[in-house]
Amino acid sequence: MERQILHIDVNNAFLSWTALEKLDNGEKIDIREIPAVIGGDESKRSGIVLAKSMKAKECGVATGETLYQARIKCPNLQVFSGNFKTYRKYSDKLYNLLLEYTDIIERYSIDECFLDMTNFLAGSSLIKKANEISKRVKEELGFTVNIGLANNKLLAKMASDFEKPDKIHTLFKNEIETKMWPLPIKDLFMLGRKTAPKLYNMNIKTIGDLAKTDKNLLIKIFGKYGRLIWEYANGIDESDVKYIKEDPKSIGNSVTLPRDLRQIEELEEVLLALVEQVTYRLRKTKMLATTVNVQLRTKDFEDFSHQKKLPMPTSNTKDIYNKAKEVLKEMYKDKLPIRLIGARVDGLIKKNEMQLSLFDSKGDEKQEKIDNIIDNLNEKYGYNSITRAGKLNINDIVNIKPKE
DNA sequence: TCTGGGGTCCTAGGACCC
DNA sequence: TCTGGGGTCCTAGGACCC
Repeated sequence: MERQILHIDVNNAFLSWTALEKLDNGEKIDIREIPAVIGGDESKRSGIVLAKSMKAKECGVATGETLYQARIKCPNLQVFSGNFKTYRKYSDKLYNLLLEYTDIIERYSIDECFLDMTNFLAGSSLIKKANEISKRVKEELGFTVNIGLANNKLLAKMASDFEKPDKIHTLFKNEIETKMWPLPIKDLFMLGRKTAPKLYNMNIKTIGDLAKTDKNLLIKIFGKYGRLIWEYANGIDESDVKYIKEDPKSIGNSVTLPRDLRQIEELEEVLLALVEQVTYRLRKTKMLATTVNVQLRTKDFEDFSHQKKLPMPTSNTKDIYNKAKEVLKEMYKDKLPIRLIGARVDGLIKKNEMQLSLFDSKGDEKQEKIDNIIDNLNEKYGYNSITRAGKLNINDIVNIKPKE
């Protein structure tokens, strides 16, 4: 029996949801109806387009470009800032509505879900369900979605990406040739800006061209990835809808600095603030890190990262910060002006699965207690209510707030 | 007032062991 | 005129996604 999969994609999610929040707060203008974008903050050197209204799209404004470029294309563009809490709220509303249709929902991102409807059709058809969901989301939640219908996740996702907004598309096996193969290769999921030109040079220009290319040749050139894009071009995808939330594999926090830094002491202060956020989130998940990773971006946008194993798995701020400092010191030798710094913990394991070690020291327990006290104070009184001595003047450099 | 931040997965090379 | 080979761990970098 063929699986019955839906992919639900919120149209211009960040902008639509911000529009609803504004209307809810009594504002008269619906920013979905004017040339508008949700953007970063140019004064913080993060001025890019995160979402755009249809009117802005008509001017040629693209997600990811700078607000500066967007304004050139669209001189009367209005820029608004978004809010993660708002996004979370509407994302949850959508999820709860979808739960009325099936338990098997994968929250692929904050604004996308896969639904496995195979055992939940009860005599109805997939298209009927899709129509009902679309209508209910619009009427009950106030925003629109695109829905893709297919027999696997890949095709459902490709289908939801066809004409927008507020549309339902099917992409069944017998439609692949007419609906998907004529599209340019860059439209294929997982085929990005680096691979498209390489295929172009091989005279592979459409998804159909890729589908008809010799699979073994692609594997020879691109390895596993070659197999993947060949299978996707042919509409092959056996992956399941992952409806059980998995443990994270890494947790990170990075920040673009308001000005380039070249003093390691300044970088260390920012690093401490980042590590505090990261380890706080790590402790919330009841996991321990085995590796610490530090990322830097120079003013010329050159990225590099270094990592080191911890002597034993931990979630202590102090241990992880000390390791991060060690990594930073080793990697930051040529004093290039630094635009961005990030800290990430990797190789996470469940805390209760860690073997008890002879090396577990009293020091660890002590650090754990300190972290717990600080976590509790932070939750009660807000971030930065208490801070370690080293961080006292980093707020002059950057103010790092938790995401949620 | 150009260019975010959070992730996952894969590859390739070196170290090290048997 | 030789100089294995397999396996695992670790690290750096890169590709992709939203």
